[in-house]
Amino acid sequence: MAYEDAITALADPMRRQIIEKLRTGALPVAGIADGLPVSRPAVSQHLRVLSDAGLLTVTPQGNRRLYAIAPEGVDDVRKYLDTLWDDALAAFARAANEKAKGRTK
Amino acid sequence: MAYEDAITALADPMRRQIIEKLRTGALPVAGIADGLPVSRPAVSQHLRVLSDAGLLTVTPQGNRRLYAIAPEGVDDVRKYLDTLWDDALAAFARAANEKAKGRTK
DNA sequence: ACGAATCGTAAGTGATGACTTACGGTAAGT
DNA sequence: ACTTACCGTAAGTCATCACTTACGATTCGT
Repeated sequence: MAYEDAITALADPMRRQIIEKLRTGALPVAGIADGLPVSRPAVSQHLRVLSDAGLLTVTPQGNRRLYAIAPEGVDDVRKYLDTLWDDALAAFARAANEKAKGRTK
Repeated sequence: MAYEDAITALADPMRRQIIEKLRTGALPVAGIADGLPVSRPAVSQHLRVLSDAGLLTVTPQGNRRLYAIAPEGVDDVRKYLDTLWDDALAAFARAANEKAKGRTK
């Protein structure tokens, strides 16, 4: 039931851009906001959404807060798409069979 | 460059519900709209979005139009999440190593 | 040929959300 | 202790989008 929030969170381009900056490892808020065309509070709000969706982990470290991608949250969406892909392929194959049968009539 | 549109399309709950109805196979618009709490034109608009995102295929059949899930479109999003998952795991492992090294200091 | 069915599109409305500036709170440095 | 740095939250604005009703086009049945 968690993958819905994760997909919704990943739908925003700015949030995907944030995710991209975290691919190589954890970063503090200022490090994430650096280079992005929006204000730092805006980044904080996005980080909140991503965290609530289970896509990010937060580890307070002294003055700052380190954000990192949560592999488990990504995996939830992954598994949903896997089952969807399986079903889509099965339905596709079945439709192809039906069509072939009709053609030979 | 296509997975972005696909994720955006999948972000809407009603569109995910439509996808669910197509898991078992293709359906005409009326068949999709049946049981859904929105009007048929609303469903048509969602189908348009999903098609443009590459997640659905349309096959006009006489009077009606059959919509089905496009496995290829789903696979695009799948592959994006796979690479994201890989990077997240690698970053996580590296951070764990850093922490362990610090702990033994 | 005519009526019914199936579907897409246009126009308009309401709600959601992404962004800004302003402010408060906590930790580090001197 | 006082200042500085880092960060989250509140309030308000503006654009986007999901939905509705109304309409037009195409295809099937009689």
